[in-house]
Amino acid sequence: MLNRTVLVGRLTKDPELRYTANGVAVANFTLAVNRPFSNQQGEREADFINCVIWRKQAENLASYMGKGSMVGVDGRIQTRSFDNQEGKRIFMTEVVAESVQFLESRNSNQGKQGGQPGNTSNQAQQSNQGGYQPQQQSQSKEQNPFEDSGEPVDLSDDDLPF
Amino acid sequence: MLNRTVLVGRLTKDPELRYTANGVAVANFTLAVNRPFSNQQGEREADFINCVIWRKQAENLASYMGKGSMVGVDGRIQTRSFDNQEGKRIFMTEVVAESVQFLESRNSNQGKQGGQPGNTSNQAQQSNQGGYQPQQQSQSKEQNPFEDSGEPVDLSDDDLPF
Amino acid sequence: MLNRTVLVGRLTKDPELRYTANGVAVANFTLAVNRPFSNQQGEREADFINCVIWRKQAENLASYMGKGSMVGVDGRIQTRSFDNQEGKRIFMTEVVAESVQFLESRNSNQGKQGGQPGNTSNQAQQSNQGGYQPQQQSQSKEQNPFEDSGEPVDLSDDDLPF
Amino acid sequence: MLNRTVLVGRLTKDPELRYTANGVAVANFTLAVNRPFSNQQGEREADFINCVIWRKQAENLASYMGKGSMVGVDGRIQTRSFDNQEGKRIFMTEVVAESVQFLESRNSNQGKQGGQPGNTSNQAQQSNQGGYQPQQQSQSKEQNPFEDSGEPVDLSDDDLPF
DNA sequence: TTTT
DNA sequence: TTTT
Repeated sequence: MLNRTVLVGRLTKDPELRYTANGVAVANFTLAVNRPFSNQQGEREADFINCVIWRKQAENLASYMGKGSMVGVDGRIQTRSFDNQEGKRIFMTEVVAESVQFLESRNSNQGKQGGQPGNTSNQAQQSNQGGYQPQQQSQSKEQNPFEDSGEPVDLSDDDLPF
Repeated sequence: MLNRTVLVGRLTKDPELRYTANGVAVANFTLAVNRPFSNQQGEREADFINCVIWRKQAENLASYMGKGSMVGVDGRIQTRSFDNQEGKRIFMTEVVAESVQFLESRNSNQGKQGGQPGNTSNQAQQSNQGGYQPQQQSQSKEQNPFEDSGEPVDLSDDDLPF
Repeated sequence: MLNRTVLVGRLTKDPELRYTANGVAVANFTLAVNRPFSNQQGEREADFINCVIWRKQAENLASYMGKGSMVGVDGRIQTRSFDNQEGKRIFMTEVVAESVQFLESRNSNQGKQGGQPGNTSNQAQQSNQGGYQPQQQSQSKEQNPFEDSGEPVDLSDDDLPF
Repeated sequence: MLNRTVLVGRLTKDPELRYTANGVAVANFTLAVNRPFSNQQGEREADFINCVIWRKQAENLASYMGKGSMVGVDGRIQTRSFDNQEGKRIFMTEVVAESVQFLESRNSNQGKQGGQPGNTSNQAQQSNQGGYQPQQQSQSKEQNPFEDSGEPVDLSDDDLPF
């Protein structure tokens, strides 16, 4: 049945890259999507939409996009439930991204940050359809060896969409 | 920013019609949308997607569609948070339907059920874009005078999308 | 780059099934999609949108859906140009359907038409996500041995989208 | 009936702004949307999709976006036919943009170009939902006094979508 | 060249 | 008639 979502928004944090027990990459991220209208107090609000992306695209997203980056997402809405630590069943709704487009990196207006952009060619061919030239990750991120470490954690592939 | 969702699915229950303190109609409903692929056990699963619809279209939906009806929805994803009875902040994600299309009523294959379809013309002009001829609601629903009573309840219009 | 189209409409004619020189199935069809508003003369108009679909889904569409059938389409807009018989360059725009959903067969309200529905199981599993039970094709179609004959014609696979 | 299209692409030319006899603004533009896959010669192709936008948003687009600018479009596919100068009936398909998002101006990486950005506030509030800070138009455009002159031409509002 |  |  038809289930299609298209979003353009900004990452609220750096994407969280994990690996399933079978070594499949998954990244979770939240997109802040500004609403096209103001509320009754005249303020512009945003929706904070949870997204997941799998495999190569998960790795590319984690490599090139970070907090504040603007991305486009084309995917499907998925719901799932799990029991939390208090034994309560939690229902969650998220968008499974089938493709992402990198629209603007976090620091695209801050000038180059050095680094060797050579290894971006693969990414550029795979998902950088917007012609955007990705930059190296910010220093603060590289300095923290525990963030997005990419080490296998205990995650099931049950949610693998294909 | 771009935020667009299109769904086709079936109502898991009769829509819940309410009115805000200002008399604005709102209907909540959940769509079961079958996934296009099978899981690792070879079963077809579904996503259960919460939706809201406002005003005239809310009333039409509640009048003509019920549990099992198939509808198409064109809208936006919205997130909001509220504190539940235990004082815990709950985040929820739902689709605000900007338009609905009635694709198949619950009982469309059960033959006519009598009733006076006269007042459907307005609806047909407003949102029955599929040419579908809506039928009267099922008897069981008409028998329960408390279901979807339509009486004003205490609801804020803060979430009114326009 | 993002390019996503979702449509629900009715086939203006039976789909035209062809095969490329390499034996790949393609079906062309036009969807009449009624507009949600009336024009200045108070009439409801429709858009007539050309679509293509490839491979197994092309064959399923041609087998189960015909003139007047209602389908949902999820796909991308594609443009191409070719030189017509007068040597003039013609530009055309069409929707490449990545998936179709069968919403209502042409004769779904006319009762069964006999036939052996046994071979529909494969289709039902593959793309009949709406739970719709497809019927056999109408007699007039079966009587015309030249219509949608399915014989290989001279068509290039250049336009194959994947 | 459902008819929804979302695109992200680049303007192939400056938008063409016109006014109907009643003074309603319309802008036509073509979006080059790169395909996510390569053809059999290994080249990346693009689709060139004709779009129309009405009223205030037409004027904003013409003011702030030009050849090469990247925009997001949320709209519907529309088809229409007219008789060309040789008396032949021509069918055309285009996307009626209901909203546009300005993603990147033509010269966003070339530094400021002077000019008085004061009058952009209205636009920023109305449709610049991406937080992008629009720049003044390029000089070459300002030098040509006949381009996009904005003078009323003979155009009917028959195609006004709402 | 258009569907209900 | 096409954009980066």
